[in-house]
Amino acid sequence: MEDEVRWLSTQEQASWRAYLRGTRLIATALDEGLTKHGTRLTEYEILSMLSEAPGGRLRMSALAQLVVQSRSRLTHTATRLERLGWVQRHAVREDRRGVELSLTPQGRAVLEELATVHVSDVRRILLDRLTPEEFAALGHAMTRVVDSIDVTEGDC
Amino acid sequence: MEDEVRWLSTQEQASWRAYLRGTRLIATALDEGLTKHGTRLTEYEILSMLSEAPGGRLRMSALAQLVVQSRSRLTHTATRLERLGWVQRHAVREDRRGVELSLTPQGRAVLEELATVHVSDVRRILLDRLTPEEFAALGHAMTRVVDSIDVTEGDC
DNA sequence: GGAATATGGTTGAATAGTCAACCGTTACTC
DNA sequence: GAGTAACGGTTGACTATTCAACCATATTCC
Repeated sequence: MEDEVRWLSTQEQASWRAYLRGTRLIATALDEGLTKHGTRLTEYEILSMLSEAPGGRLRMSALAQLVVQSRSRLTHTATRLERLGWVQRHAVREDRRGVELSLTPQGRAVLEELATVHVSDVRRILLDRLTPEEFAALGHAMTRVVDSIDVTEGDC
Repeated sequence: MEDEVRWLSTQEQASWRAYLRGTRLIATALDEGLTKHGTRLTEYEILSMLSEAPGGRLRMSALAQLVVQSRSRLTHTATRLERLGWVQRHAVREDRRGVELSLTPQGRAVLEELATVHVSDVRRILLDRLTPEEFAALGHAMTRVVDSIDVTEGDC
């Protein structure tokens, strides 16, 4: 029942602004890089997660959580990728409600192509603009946030 | 003509992953907070920029750059906000191509409401999960990226 | 073992965003 | 000062995302 608002200090405000604008700039730039090659970042992430999954497959809902998309959104995107011939749906033996997604050979090939483009974009847009220490600090802070949120989500 | 790809180290990879997932989680959570009150983060940012602009007005293209949206997208969003009665378009005297946007009194009132919600969300989702030092480091890194990108953009 | 509830995924309509073409205005250039 | 290029913003068609309702299967609990 708190109704006093604790506003941000000038410092905090500046950091928050930089965060907001920075993440947008980075997302836009990376997306642009991939769009030239016929994908977007959100799709790339899906392909990438699939390629690293044990067995090369992931349940729809697990994948949705990994890439932070709604199940509905993933359904639509998966359909799109399936039409492109990059991924494939499979029924799950143990749970007949379930669906698993995997890369097709073609999908894997596309991903390998894209990966080289994408990695160099990530370097150019983010890593090369920071010292190793600065980037490590960024990674550290974001890791803390992610871990903390993941825990909190659990007990809703 | 470089064609050897410098992949990310394990450390770098981990940081990058955390960044990607973290930014998504944060964006989703903040958006959810505002959605309950009838807006989304991208709209909120527009209102917020307008409220702080000298004279309470901004040119469409300047605003688009500030919030990192395409001019087209801003046109659509502005139309929506205008229909809600939150913002207003004005012709620009000196440049008859130009359009300026400003908050209506109602828009200002809505923003003040939303701001309290939003600030406490930002604290809950981000600030409270980090030490002041960690958050400062995050802000520092993002500031460096933003500044660096802003410079680069200039000479395209 | 059968009703109630929860989970996993899909659907389709409504909303938001992208993309390329466009129009009016302003700025160069010769 | 006429022609051309650049700028600022909008438009409309297309694509992507959200949202709420839904179906089928699993799980819980009495």
